[in-house]
Amino acid sequence: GDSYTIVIPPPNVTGALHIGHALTATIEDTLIRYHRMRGDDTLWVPGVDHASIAAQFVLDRLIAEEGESRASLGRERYLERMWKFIDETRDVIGRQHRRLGASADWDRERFTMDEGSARAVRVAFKRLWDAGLVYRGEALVTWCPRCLTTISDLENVHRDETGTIWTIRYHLERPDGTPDPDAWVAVATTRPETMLGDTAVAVHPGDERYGDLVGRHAILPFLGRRLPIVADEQVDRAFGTGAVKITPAHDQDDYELAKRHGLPAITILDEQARVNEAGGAFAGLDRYEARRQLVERLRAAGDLEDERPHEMVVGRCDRCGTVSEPRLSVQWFIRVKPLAERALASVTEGRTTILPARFEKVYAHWMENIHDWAVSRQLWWGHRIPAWFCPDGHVTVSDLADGPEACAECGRPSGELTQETDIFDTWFSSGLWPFSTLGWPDPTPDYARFYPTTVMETGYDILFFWVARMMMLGLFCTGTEPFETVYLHGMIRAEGGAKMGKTKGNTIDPLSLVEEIGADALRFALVAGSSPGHDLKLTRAKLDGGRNFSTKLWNAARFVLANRPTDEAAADMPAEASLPVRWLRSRLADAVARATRQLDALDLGGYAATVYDVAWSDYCDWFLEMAKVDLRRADASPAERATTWRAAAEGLAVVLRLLHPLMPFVTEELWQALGEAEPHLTDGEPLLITARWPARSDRDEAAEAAFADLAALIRGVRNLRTEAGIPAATWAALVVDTSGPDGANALRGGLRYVEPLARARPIEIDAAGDRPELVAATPFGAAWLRVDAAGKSESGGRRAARLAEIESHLERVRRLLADPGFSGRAPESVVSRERERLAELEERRRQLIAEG
RNA sequence: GGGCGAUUGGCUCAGUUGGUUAGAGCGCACGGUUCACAUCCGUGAGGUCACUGGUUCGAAUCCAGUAUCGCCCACCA
Repeated sequence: GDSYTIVIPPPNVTGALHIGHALTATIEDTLIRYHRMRGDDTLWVPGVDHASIAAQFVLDRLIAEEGESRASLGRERYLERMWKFIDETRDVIGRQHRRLGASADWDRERFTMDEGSARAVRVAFKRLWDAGLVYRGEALVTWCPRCLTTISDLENVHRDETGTIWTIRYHLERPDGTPDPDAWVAVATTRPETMLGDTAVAVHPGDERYGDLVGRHAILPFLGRRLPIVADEQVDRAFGTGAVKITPAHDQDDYELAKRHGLPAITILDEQARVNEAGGAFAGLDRYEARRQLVERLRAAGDLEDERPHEMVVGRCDRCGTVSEPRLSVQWFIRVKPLAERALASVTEGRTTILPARFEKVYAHWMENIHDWAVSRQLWWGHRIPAWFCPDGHVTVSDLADGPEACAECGRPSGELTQETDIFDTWFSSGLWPFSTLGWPDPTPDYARFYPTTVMETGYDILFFWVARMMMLGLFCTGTEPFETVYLHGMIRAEGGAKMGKTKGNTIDPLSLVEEIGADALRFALVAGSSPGHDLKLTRAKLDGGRNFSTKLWNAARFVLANRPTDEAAADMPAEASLPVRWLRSRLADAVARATRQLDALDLGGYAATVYDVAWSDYCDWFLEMAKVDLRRADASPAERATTWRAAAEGLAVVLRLLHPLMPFVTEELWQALGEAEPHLTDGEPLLITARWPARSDRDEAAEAAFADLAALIRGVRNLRTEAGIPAATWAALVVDTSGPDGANALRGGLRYVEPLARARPIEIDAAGDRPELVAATPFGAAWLRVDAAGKSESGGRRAARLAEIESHLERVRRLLADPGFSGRAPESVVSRERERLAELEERRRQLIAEG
């Protein structure tokens, strides 16, 4: 077969499996088990991610309980502590995945901090550097004052919050350099504390209110700094006072404006967002305390013009929730524009497909508006950036494990070089995952065999974080798209539709569900009724449904195994297949075809519905009930009995094969039992996990049609029983007035199945005599029950309702057929189908009226 | 401020390129001690497919607009 490689996000090494992981694993495991059964050369590399910022967050909390901190331990001891911690937690995810049935290649387990990953990181970065796609420079980046590191745009989450907007007076400078108490420019700000770093005031060039101020200076309160008043198109005249204070070191817009006007940037907050020595008297204060004191002092001085609530957008650290801070610092960046262009083309030109397709637009929009990626982090746990500085300021990037031998520019020996202390954003190594786990950059056999991968699957929430990065880095590093298809599943919501979250306390623990209802039931519940990209609510009812289904399978198999005929010799004397047997085979053929098509199209929800229906409705409710007849009736020959049982067992084997990808545990166990009962039933395939996917076979249209008639009769009679209020245990005599000899013949062959299923005995065909009020219209003709209690009650009303229903359908069909537009334009097959329908409806109507 | 998605019986969702009478599970009602299964079996009730208009012989499905809910993106003090 072909190679079939799947990729899922490696979970965080310090974490436990949550329900989202369970969904991811279930989807991919279903696909990979299916392809394994198809004979494809499958690969699923399992593993964990070092998750630098998340792991540090966890460890920091842990060591805090021990009275330690990052600062008290220092880098080296902190990292030792981390490795020790990791050793305790790194196997957890794997064990939990196995309990879910994840059939990954466990002997290939990887970690984003292992040597293979480390090497891939170095090589990838060096190649980016050599290609001119890496630069290091000062920029205003987003900083978390609690995590004490830069965070990317994606990790800085924006929320609407109500804050305050203050209007402050900056007095204008008089010729003698002192502030004019009677002349000022008022500026509006939501962050008064940043005024300590103001280096200008800006107005719109066309704003007549301020035209004469441009070129003059205002005096910054408290610090006395001279602030030039500049004109810039960026200023919105309608907002606030139309004049804006400029704090280049603490605001993105101001930073851009300052660059245009050559204004200095003054950093006034330290890494923990406390006012630094540039803040004069306010130095040492926390940003919010400084804000409070500044506002009070402005108010006291009469320079606070206004103060009002204000709806605004606040950025917070995705990890810890702290309000992030724009911070001027030196960082490493990756120039992603050229990478993004390629990654976009891969999708727009169809080399990689995203499911559902609408996410291709989301992906495209992001790729088209992408900013350079700040990849350096001021953290310790992660891959240290492989860049070395020499005393002369030269930078050497090396992909060697031990670093460069000498400065690339001046040749100073390695001993005089010092390595960059920053580490990489976790997503840099994650972005290499599809190929770093296959031996890249070496041309290993695995790489040749399994790369590019087939299906990458994850939640849509990390489309940008991870998928986009893998696309960009994969194309750059390997020259090819890392995967053919990106399957994005939805988020799992709590019962009421709320988002799940640890803080909300409404998380579902997949392992306790496995404990309670079994992995198969959980897997079924996760996949049934789902479609890519759509959030799904995991309700108790759905979980119970999964549990009931696996119980049902178990019981069906128990029945089959327990009813094996004891007469061994009979097995060699095959009898002619009965109608139920032929019908079952046809239904299974249909299910195989549909399940195959659905799995090939990654329609997991459709596949789950297909196997559920064929197993429960077709196999259990209809086939097994009829099989009981032939297994138990006294006049059946041993050969007939053996044939029926064989069909039941073979049918079960097909059901097990079909269901195995989704429900591996139950099906595997039943497969073993089936193999023990009769080895050839399992085709000499000792393990279902490596057994073949069922082969396609032909439908038996005749059997399906004949069976449908029989089933309609059975349903009709059951209906009569209910309407007539005949107790379920009571046998009732049935009369069927067949319309012709063909109908009678067709019916005779099926009578023995009708008896127990409709609990009708005896059954007379074409018996003359009175018809009761209560009659069922069946494909064979009118049918009624002979029972003392039959008839009466609401039957008349029921019949009238049914007649009305038929009339309304007739009306529609007649109108359709009478319309020349329809018969003229609609395809012949559609027209003829309507004609048949008309005839059928008229016949049913005739029957019903005849009994009136 | 942009963009996207959802809206189908009480609930959770299916519904393939427009074409039989819109399906399933749960819930509900009624009936069941049928020897695989009450985690089950049978029967049934329940839907103007959010709304308005359009295209078409024909619309849950395509188009336009509206409403409600949700999500994503976005540097406005």
